[in-house]
Amino acid sequence: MLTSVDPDVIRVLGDPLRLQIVTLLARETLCTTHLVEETGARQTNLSNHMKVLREAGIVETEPCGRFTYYKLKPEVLTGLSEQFAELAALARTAAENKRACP
Amino acid sequence: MLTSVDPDVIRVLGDPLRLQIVTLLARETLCTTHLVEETGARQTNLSNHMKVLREAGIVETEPCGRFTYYKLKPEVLTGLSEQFAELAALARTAAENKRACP
DNA sequence: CTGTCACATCATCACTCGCTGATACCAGCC
DNA sequence: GGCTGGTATCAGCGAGTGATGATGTGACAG
Repeated sequence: MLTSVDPDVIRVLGDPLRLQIVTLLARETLCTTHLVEETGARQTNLSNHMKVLREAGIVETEPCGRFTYYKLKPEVLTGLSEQFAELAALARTAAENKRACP
Repeated sequence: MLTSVDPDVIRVLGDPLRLQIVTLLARETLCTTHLVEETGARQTNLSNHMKVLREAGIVETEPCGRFTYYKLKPEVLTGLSEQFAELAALARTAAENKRACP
């Protein structure tokens, strides 16, 4: 048991725009054009963020003619959920587990 | 149904040092001195991060003489876990929920 | 083959944000 | 009261990073 959250994934999701993208992709599988409309960001900007999400293993690409569809990898979110649940369980028992003053 | 993760909390946890602090605090309730030893960071630096964590509502302070103990608020982690679980469930059904090419 | 559209990559700018040192504050001990 | 140790606050610096414009690539339509 590691009981620690993957810092890379959290770091990637720390950006508000990327978190918005992930939230959108949780509902629908979208391509870049859709994301540009939804977020209001420039295509270049989005492409950069999608690259970060891709390299972090959070999304998958699926070419469809000239379009590129992005879809979430649910197991990443599931993993995060479990890791946070584990931490929360630990924290609930750690309240009295207080280290002595030095 | 909100089905979106609180951006502020994620943003705060996006910093590697802060995530390490949270992981440490999940096991024990510690004061600044302990955290300095565990992380190797300077006191000033830690104090800054603790302020951020405090303002984000992730930790609580408990004065004990000259020392200040920090403890996690488990409900924050629980909330995160649930939000990610919700997103994961959505994402699992969204694979075929593909918006048409424009 | 040529033009257009969707998307990715690259280089650059600008700005945020984390780290640091100096300093102030507060509680306990002499 | 004066001193010491633990902690918080402040100002400044510098590296990391998000946003932008120009450009490259690949696919479809004509």
